Amino acid sequence: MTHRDPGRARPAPTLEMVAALAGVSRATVSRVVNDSPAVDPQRARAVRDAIAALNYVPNRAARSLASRRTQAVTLVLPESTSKVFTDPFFASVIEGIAGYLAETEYTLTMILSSESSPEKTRRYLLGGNVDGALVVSHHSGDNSWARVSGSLPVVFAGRPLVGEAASHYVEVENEPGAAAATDLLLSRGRRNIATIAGPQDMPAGIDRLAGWRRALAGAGLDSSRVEFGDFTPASGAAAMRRLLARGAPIDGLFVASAQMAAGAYSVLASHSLRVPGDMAVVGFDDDEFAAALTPALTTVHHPVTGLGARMAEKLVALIEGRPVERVTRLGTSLVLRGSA
Amino acid sequence: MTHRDPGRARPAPTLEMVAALAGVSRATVSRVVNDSPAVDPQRARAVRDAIAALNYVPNRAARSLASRRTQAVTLVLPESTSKVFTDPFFASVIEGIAGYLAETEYTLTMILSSESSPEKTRRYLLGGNVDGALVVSHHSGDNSWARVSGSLPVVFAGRPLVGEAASHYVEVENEPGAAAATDLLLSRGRRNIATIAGPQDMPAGIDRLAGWRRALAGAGLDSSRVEFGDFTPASGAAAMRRLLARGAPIDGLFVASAQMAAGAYSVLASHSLRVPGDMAVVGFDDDEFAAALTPALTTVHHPVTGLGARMAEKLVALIEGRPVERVTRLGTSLVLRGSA
DNA sequence: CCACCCCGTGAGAGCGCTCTCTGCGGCAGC
DNA sequence: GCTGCCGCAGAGAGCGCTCTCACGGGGTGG
Repeated sequence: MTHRDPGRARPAPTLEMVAALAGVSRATVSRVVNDSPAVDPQRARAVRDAIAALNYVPNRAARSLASRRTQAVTLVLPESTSKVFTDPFFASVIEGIAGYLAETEYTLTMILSSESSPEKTRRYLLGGNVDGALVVSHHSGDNSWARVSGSLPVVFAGRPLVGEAASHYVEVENEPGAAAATDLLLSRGRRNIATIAGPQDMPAGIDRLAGWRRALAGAGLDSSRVEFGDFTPASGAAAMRRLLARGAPIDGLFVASAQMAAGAYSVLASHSLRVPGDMAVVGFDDDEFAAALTPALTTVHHPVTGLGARMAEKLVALIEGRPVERVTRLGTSLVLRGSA
Repeated sequence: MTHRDPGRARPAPTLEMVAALAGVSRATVSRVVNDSPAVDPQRARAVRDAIAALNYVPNRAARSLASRRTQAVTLVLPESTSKVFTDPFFASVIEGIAGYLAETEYTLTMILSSESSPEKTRRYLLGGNVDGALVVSHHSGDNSWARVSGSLPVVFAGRPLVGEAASHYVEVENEPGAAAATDLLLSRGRRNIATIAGPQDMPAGIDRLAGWRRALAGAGLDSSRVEFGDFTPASGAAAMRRLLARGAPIDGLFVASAQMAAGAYSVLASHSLRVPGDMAVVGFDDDEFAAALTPALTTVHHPVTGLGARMAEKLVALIEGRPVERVTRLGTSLVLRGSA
C-alpha cells in the first residue's frame, strides 16, 4: 500500500466562509471568535452556529501574522533527552508549567535543544513561533540566551550564570536550604560532615555547596570533604566511593540531590555502613527517589511544581506587558525521615 | 524592579528590508532564503550579506500562511506528565524522533494532552500549527484521533485500536516477541509459566499477552496464570503478589515490561524466591531497568529509538506527499542475561 | 426638534511571506 | 537580421486573520 493523503485533505474553512454562512462580515465573526465585547447576541449565535456547522478552527498562522502574537510558549530543555526523561525534577517542573498554562490561552511546546542544532533552535525562537520561552537547566556555557532574550521574553529556572542582572528567573533558595540541611546534621551531633555536591557550572550545584560550606564554617568545622557528581545516581555512587576511599572519618553526609543519594546509599550498603547509625544522610529534592530509599531520605523539600507554575506565570505576565518582579525566590523546608 | 520589556524589543527585520538593503526584489530574497535554483551568484551573495547584517530570520507565521506549511510536527503524548517522564520507553522514542528530525528542516514540538483540554489539543493540531502529528501511547478510548487524522497526517506508535485500517503506524512485533520469550522459558524446562500482562486497552499489552498464550497453547500447556499491570513497577509488584497468592505453582514468568519485572523482582525477593532458580523470568523492553536488575533481566529487545525514527520518517514522507508504506513492523530479539 | 453620543457593524488596509506570471536581455538557429 | 528560447528578476496577487476607522441609527439632553 502506498500513501493515501499528502497534506491535509479538504481545505480548511475560513473566517470568510463562516461570515458568509452566518450572513455577517468577517469582522463580526472575528469579534465572536475572540469574544470581544458588544456583538448583538442574536448575530453572535448565528456566527457560533456557522462555526459549529463548518467545524471551523481559526488559522493560527494568519492570526499570529495579523496580531503579531502566537499564543504559544516553548520550554527549552538543553539537556540530553535521556536525562530530561529520567530526572523527576523535569517532570515536576513541566507539570507545574503545563498546569498553569492550561488555565490560560497559551499552548506549550517543547524543544530539546540538544537534539537540534543551536541555530535551528534560535531560528525557531526568533522566527515568530512563540511569544516567549522558558529555559530549564542552563549550564554556564549557554550564553546563546543573551542574544535571544533581547528579542523574546525568556524566563529561566534558576539564576542564570551569565547575564543574571538582566534576566527574569525563578529560583529555589538553594543556599539556605543546604545550610539548613547541614545544620540538621550538626544538631544530630555529627562533626565529620562530607558532601556530594552537584556540577559547579549550575547554580543548584554551586549554591548547595555554598550552603554546606557556610554551615560548617559557622560551626568552625572542616569543609574539605567534598566530591562532585552530576545529579545522577551513578555519579552519586562514584562520589561516595571516592569519599570513602579518602579514609578520613565521615559520620554525616549532605547530598545535593536525591538521585545522587540513591547512588550513595548503594555504596554505603556495600560497605556495610548503616544509615543513619554510621552515617547520617540528608539529601536535597523531595522526589520519589527520596521517598523510595530505605531508610527514607531526610531531605530538603523545594516546590518544584511551584517553580514551573511561577515560571509560566512570570512569562505570561511578561508577554502581556504586565508588571513583573524580575526575580522570584522560593523557600525550602526540611522533611525529616529516617536517614538523619 | 518591574518589567523591562513587554514582547519583543525592536521590530524584527523583514524580507522587504533585506531586499532593500541588498538592492533586489522581495522575490529574489525569498529565492535565496529558500535556496531555490538559479539566482545570480553575485546577487545571492549580496542578499546573504544583507541577511547577516540585519540578523534576519524569516517569520514563520507569514511563511506558513503563504505556503500552507509550517515545517513543524508535534508529538502528542496522551499520558500523564509523570508517567511520560518516568518511563524510559518515551525517552527512547523521543530520542529517535528528535534524531531523525534533526536531519530535516522540521522542528519538533510536544504536547502533553493530559494537561491541556482535548479541545485545546485539537485546536492546536487543526489550527495550522503543525504539518503533522506523531501519537504515542493511545489507549483504545482515544478516538479523537479519527477526526484529526482526516485533516492532518498522523503517524501512530503501535497499531491503533480504532481505525487501524486507515492509519499509518509503526509497531513492534509484540506478539512474536512475547512468544519467543515464552518459548525460551519452555526450552529451560519450565512448565508452570505465568505472565504479568500489560493493560488490555493498549496493543502492546494485548499482543504480548497473545504471544504468551500462543506459545503455551503450542506446548499444550495451561495459560490461566495471568495478572495484569499498567507497565509500572508498582503494578508489577502488585501483580506478582496476586500471582503468588493464588497458590498454584509457578516456575517461569513472562513479564510484559521491564519496569513491571523490577516490581516483580522485589516481591520475589521478599518471598525468598530466587531468580532464576525458583523462578525463571523473561521480560520485555531492553531498557535501563532490565540491565540494572540483579540478576540482570533476560528480555525481549525491541528497537525503541528506531521506532521513533521510523515514525518521524514516515510522517515527513507523508507530509511531503511521497509514497509511504502504511505500516512498518519492527522485529525483536531475545537478550539472554541472568534471569532465565 | 436639532445636536451630540454611543453602540454595533462593515469596509478595507495591512501583517510578512510565497509563487505565478510577465518581462527583459542575450544567445542560438535559420 | 529576425524569430524563438531560455534564464533570471520583478510585479503583484493573495494566504486568513486582526484592527482601525468610519458610518448609520437610535437615544438623550438642551
